[in-house]
Amino acid sequence: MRSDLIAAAEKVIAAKGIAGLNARDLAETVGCSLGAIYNVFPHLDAIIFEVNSRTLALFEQFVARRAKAREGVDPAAGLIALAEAYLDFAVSHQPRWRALFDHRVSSADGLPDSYLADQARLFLLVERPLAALRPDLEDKPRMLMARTMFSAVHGIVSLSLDEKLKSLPVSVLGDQVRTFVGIVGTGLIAGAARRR
Amino acid sequence: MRSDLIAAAEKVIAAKGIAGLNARDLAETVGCSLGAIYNVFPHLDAIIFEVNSRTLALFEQFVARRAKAREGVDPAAGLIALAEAYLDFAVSHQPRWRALFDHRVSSADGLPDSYLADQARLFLLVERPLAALRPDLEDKPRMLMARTMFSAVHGIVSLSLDEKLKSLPVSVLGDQVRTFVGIVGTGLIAGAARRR
DNA sequence: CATGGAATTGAACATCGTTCAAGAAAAAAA
DNA sequence: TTTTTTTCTTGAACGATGTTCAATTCCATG
Repeated sequence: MRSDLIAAAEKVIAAKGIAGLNARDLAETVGCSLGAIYNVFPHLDAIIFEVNSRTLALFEQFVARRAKAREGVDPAAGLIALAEAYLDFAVSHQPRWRALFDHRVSSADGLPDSYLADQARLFLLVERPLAALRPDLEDKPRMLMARTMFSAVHGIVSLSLDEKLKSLPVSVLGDQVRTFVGIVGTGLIAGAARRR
Repeated sequence: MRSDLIAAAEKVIAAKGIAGLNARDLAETVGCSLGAIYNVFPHLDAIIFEVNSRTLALFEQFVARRAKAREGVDPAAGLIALAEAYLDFAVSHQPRWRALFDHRVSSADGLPDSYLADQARLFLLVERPLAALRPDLEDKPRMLMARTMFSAVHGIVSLSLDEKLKSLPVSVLGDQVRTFVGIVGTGLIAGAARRR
């Protein structure tokens, strides 16, 4: 039941995003009553959260595979590859990727711990090449910087795929991401050198 | 009438964000009938758009003032100041700033031209210091890079102020923004030097 | 078979944005 | 002024939505 609901919701979100999700249709495709949903979940948001967790897992797997392929290579190139992976995933899973950020957290209860743990693991992927570029950074500033770099790439991809800015062809967007992360890498190296 | 509606909507959005906006309350505070709204606007989204335009104007004014203050100084510092301005505005006008990006454009009709023009003017503020750092860049790549840098800073601020990431104190966030944009500046300079 | 508790149901509720037939107001014509 | 035509305004009503809960069904236990 529970897993049926999540699966059905996942299919809808993957196809049409959060806006396409709706309790009555969900009940029908799963073949249960409307009220039954609320025996399993406190509200629809909980289902969305479940789907988002799965998306995050997919994403992590996707990015980690690329990171593994680049293991040991030039860390600056590794950063670029990570950013590219982010873009590729976002483009090829747009609706469900958007759902990750469209879904406003009810400020009552914060994010589940598992969610935060997933995030931390993602940031770790950024931290590794970052540590190679900037061995002088302590743990905490390195973690913060990884998070900041993640957010920056997110912003570039996110604003572009929303229609909030005049939309760019994906190829141009890719060039921008690569160039920009390259610049950040150069800046990081220069900063480390200056510190030496 | 029209301006009353916009003013009332602006007050609501500035206080409680888009989620607080609602046709019936709006009609009551303006003192008109529910249907009257739809004599003036085709739908509520149009009012939101109007408020967002005003927010964009406020924002531009805010950022431009800071940019003017930094005129002629070290362009790398100028970039940092712009990013700081972005953060300051977002923090001090959170709900209405969020409304800018929460409001999903109905894919039917794209953004109004005026909106795009406002954006272009914003990016110009970034382009100026960028041009000083990278005189080698042609117009088009410079414009693209300005847009990319804007998006990056947006991402850092946006993800932080959403509750989607474990939230940081604003002071730490400010440090991150400054450090990060500083790194980008260094990277830009190094790139320009290498090209010379 | 009877009985008590648990699980399930779907009609009903509250709240949205939006519409539109009916009425009011204004303008034009007589 | 009175009548007719046009325009504008209105708020009840519609359709969707998430969520609830009294009534019903189900099932394990005595």
